[in-house]
Amino acid sequence: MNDLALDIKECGSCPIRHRAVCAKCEPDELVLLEEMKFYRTYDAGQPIMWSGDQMDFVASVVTGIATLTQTMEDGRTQMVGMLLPSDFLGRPGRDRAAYDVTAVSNVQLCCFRRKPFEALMANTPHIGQRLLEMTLDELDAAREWMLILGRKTAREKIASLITIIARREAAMQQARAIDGFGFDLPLTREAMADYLGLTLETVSRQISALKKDGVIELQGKRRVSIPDFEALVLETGDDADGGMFA
Amino acid sequence: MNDLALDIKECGSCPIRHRAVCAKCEPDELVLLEEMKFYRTYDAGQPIMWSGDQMDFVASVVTGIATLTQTMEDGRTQMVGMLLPSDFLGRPGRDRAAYDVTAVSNVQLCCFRRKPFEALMANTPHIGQRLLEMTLDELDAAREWMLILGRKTAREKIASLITIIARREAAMQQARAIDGFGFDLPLTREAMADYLGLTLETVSRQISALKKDGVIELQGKRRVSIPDFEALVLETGDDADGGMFA
DNA sequence: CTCTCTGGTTGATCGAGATCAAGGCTGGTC
DNA sequence: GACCAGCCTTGATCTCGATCAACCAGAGAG
Repeated sequence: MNDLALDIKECGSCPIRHRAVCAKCEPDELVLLEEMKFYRTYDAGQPIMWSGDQMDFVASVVTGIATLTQTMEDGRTQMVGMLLPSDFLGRPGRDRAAYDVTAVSNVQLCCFRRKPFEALMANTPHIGQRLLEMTLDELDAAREWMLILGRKTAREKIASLITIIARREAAMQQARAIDGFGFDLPLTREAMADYLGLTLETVSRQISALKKDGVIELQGKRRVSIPDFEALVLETGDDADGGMFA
Repeated sequence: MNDLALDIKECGSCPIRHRAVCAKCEPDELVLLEEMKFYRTYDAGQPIMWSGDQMDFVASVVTGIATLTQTMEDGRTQMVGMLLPSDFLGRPGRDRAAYDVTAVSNVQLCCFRRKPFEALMANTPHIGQRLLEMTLDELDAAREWMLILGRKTAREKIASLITIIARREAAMQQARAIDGFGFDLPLTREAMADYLGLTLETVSRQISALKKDGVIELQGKRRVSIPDFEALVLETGDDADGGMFA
């Protein structure tokens, strides 16, 4: 989060990222962005687009959470990305969606028609630079995720996911310490299973096990708090610094 | 592979990617690149760098294959990337390696000192644009890989890996058809296991099984040929278009 | 209030792949 | 030649997580 293009920044009644472009944009670029933007909203659970769909816009997430998933012929699915506020959706230069995109919570997108956006990008280098930064962060996250998928046990996977969510949540709420910190899991058990390459039964069992062992505390099904963050990180199998969600 | 920055292009005695920058660079940028470049070579099996190492250069692979791997405390490892000729190593703006990098075959790198390279990038937008393209391709490959790691059976994983290698090899050799096409596996059984999140025993068994079932043919331990590419793709569980290795 | 639907939990069983273990093949060195 | 070290294969057994199945809890809707 800084003052470069495509970051969210509160700006009057329009709390969307492209406003932040203003800081470095020439006035006429700002006008272009204003002219080409439009909003779309999706309810929780709604599909946003399917893999292979024509995509005439790129977008930035204003509020809510969306997931990218891949599906095999026989229905097996794997989540391959999570879009949080300020994340970018769509690949400049590609007109087809590569993944299924689904709104997990209510989602608002700030959309830009693709062609004009690409044109603007071509002569506004800092937009591309910012996009490169974001993409490199996503790549790092994907690689952390690959270690989780390929080599961790079910218990370690759950611990890793909760750690990632806790870190993110704590950062968003500017919590001082994570110990004792409470938050809601944004994902259903099934979505967690899709994230981790498990079944929802195994997810449920491992969450119960972590609760029984005192590593996490549960209020209801979704609300989690972490009595001792260090103990949770230990369960991930990582060495102290652990997984990120860049 | 096109004429943009950072692609390999044969250019006299210097077959390295940055030569291709010339096509779009101003002469003085070319001079800068020439001045800051140097080469390094690594023997097969040699470590190129360890996660956390200080990295004072970025580099482009000239020849050979290198892998990026992550290692857990207890020694479990997961391959998270493969670098082929023309691929880029290092993240502009970061001075620490994020992964263990290992030469799988003999590797030659064309290196640029990081600081001057970053400076050059800042006022040569098409280098950043090209880097963005390459990073997006890597991200797509990583996501394909996540589906393999999370949801595929051992047999499907092996079939997917062989498919990826066959496609790449066929493209490099400009083969007309992949049916009947022969090539060498560049990886040991252990490296394949690290790639796929399996053990080397399982890799060996599944390769034997695919051979017994006539999906692949083996001459020796490394040389593979594919009698019917369609049959192999069927084994991957993908729908026809399948995995890529961008 | 009950009915029903969605999301979650828990139990019993099964099987794919890990683990442990014993060779085999090939290329190098003395 | 004999020896050795890497890399690979194959077998026996075990275990973790998938699968199949039953049940539970809360939130609407009627």
